[in-house]
Amino acid sequence: METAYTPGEVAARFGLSLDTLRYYEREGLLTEVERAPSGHRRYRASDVELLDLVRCLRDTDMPIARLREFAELVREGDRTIPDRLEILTAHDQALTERIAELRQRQEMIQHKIAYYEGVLAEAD
Amino acid sequence: METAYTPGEVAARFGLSLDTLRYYEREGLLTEVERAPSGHRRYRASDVELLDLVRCLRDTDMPIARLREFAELVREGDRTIPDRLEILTAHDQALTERIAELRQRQEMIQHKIAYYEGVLAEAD
DNA sequence: CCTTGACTTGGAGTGCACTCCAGGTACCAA
DNA sequence: TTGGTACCTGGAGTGCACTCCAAGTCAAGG
Repeated sequence: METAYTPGEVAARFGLSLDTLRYYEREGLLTEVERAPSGHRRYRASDVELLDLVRCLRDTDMPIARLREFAELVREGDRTIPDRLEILTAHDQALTERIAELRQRQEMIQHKIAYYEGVLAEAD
Repeated sequence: METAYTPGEVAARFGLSLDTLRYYEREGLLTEVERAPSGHRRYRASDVELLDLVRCLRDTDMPIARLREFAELVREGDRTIPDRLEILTAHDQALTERIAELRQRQEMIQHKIAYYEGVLAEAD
């Protein structure tokens, strides 16, 4: 008897809507979710764990299509771990670059802020 | 006789398409761009300068609607500098938070990478 | 004069990631 | 028995930021 979570519980835990949760499943981002006799979804620990990673990757702007690829590899079993590693390391790299870009742009914005502050200070 | 730039030059300089350039103008992200007698746009230094900031803000995910607000303030003249400052500092703050979030998520991803590498190392 | 290439316009189309909806089912509490 | 709540389905709709298109204009070169 494994612990299982209702859609409402899972949605609340990850700050997702039920629609988004179902959308992710439709798009193949989760492995097939089990059902209660009523037909209602029952998320198991492994579903929650995968969803946790999926959310993490989405929150860092990995596109749905790429996430689907990743989830397919998960479904294919442990022999796909090298492929999954490749996806994750590529994403890690992209993330490093994105963060560097944001920091650089932020500097320019802070320059502009300092400039405007200078203009205001001068005008008093 | 101020130096002016053709649409092609400006697009190339910022890595934008001509369509995007026109789209930005339509959306009010640029102040009215002058025309040559032929009807072709001639971007002046001040246009390029504003576009530089606009791109910087777009590249850091400021929505078009907010950029339009900002550009409207620019059009209204120097008395709106305090309002512009408010937009920029709010964005700067949001950016700091976004970068922190990305770094945090990246750590989780790196954890997962290390885990997968461990699995592979074990399996030899 | 004719072609080429860079540009013009208004408007339609695209891709992504949701988000909403109508109509129906399951189960619990009063 | 009647609410109420949580969930189900297939499919349509939304918002954003472009992106593309057809048909036309303009200036320069051969």
